[in-house]
Amino acid sequence: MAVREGLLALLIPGERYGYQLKTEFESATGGVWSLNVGQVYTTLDRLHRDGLVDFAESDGQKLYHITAAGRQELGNWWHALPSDDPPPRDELMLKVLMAIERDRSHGLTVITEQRTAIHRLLQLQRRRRNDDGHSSVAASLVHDSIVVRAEADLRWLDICEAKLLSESAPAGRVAHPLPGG
Amino acid sequence: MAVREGLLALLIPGERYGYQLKTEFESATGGVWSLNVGQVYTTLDRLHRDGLVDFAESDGQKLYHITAAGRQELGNWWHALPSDDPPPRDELMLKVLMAIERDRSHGLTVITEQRTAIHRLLQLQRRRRNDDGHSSVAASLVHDSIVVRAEADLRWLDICEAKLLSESAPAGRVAHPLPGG
DNA sequence: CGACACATGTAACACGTTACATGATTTG
DNA sequence: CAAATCATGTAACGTGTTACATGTGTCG
Repeated sequence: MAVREGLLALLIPGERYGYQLKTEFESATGGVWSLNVGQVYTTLDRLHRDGLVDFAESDGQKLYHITAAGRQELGNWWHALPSDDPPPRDELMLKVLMAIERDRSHGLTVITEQRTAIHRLLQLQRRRRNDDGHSSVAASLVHDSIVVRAEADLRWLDICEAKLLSESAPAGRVAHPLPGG
Repeated sequence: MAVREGLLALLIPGERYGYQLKTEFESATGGVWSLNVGQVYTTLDRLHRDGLVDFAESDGQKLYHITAAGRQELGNWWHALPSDDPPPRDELMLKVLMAIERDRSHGLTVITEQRTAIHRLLQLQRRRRNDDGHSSVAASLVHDSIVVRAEADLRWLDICEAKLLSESAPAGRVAHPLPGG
């Protein structure tokens, strides 16, 4: 549910060819989200099927435009408030949770590995930021998003590790792991 | 590519019925990721098709077990390092970028709305944390993940706003109110 | 008996993604 | 002319998700 609304949004300023949308989508996302042209057309088909876009055809070329229903839908999307029910399916989270489920030490291993990798990725991103002269606002924001997310992941991994370590009885004091603790 | 590997991971301790996997998946994820039973079976079919699991059938009941190839695959997944190429497709990001693309003021509107909503969500989560006695480690970690992610999103939205405001600032004398930017 | 958990599955559909095929027009 | 860009599409496949159908066993 992202490409869909993205294309819809790009039709707000005016009518466009499918091909144009690919280009504009990529430029709007700072050139980091490439889009296969084919996907644009299949997505436009689905949008048309759902009555969210329509087109005027001439000479085999189709000028797409957004419909009233499309504007409605797009508005809903834009103003839709994030919810945590159900919580978003996150891969890193599943990876760690499943590793813990297997056994605590494996959980710690995976946590350490991921943290190291994310840390490297962060440094790479920061170096890239210095090199880059800031091509576009979009590219810059995408960059920020990656960095902020990575930092959050690091923080979460730290929390995981701390909880795992505190849970696995500190020597001498705790006799048994607490159920439901 | 998440449920797939999740089920695979749950087969590490030993053989399981499909039905069991649903239960265990949900408990391993703190009871917040519900899984339709049907999905377990279709996913197991695909895993079997790919040679990652096999099963022994008796009386119409199938005991699944992970294969060598499955262990291999699972190991790859667990130790796979996150990459930013291509950067992950994030909905909030697209929402904001597309809003900005439409026009700056709409971008600011969406940013404000999202921030408010996420802020509320965060407070709700924190209240929930206090109420909850924390049933399981998994549930607790899921909770932390949601909180940390939400905080990251808030931070990113702040950055977006700042950049938008500084960008639309009077030409000629550009100030840089951004820390770390 | 009725409700519920255990156990298995199919059908249909959603979106995302890639590879491939076709042709017109522009440009070096 | 050749290559790149513009423009449109199809086919195939992947995962995720829901609704639905079926049957056994157990417990009150």
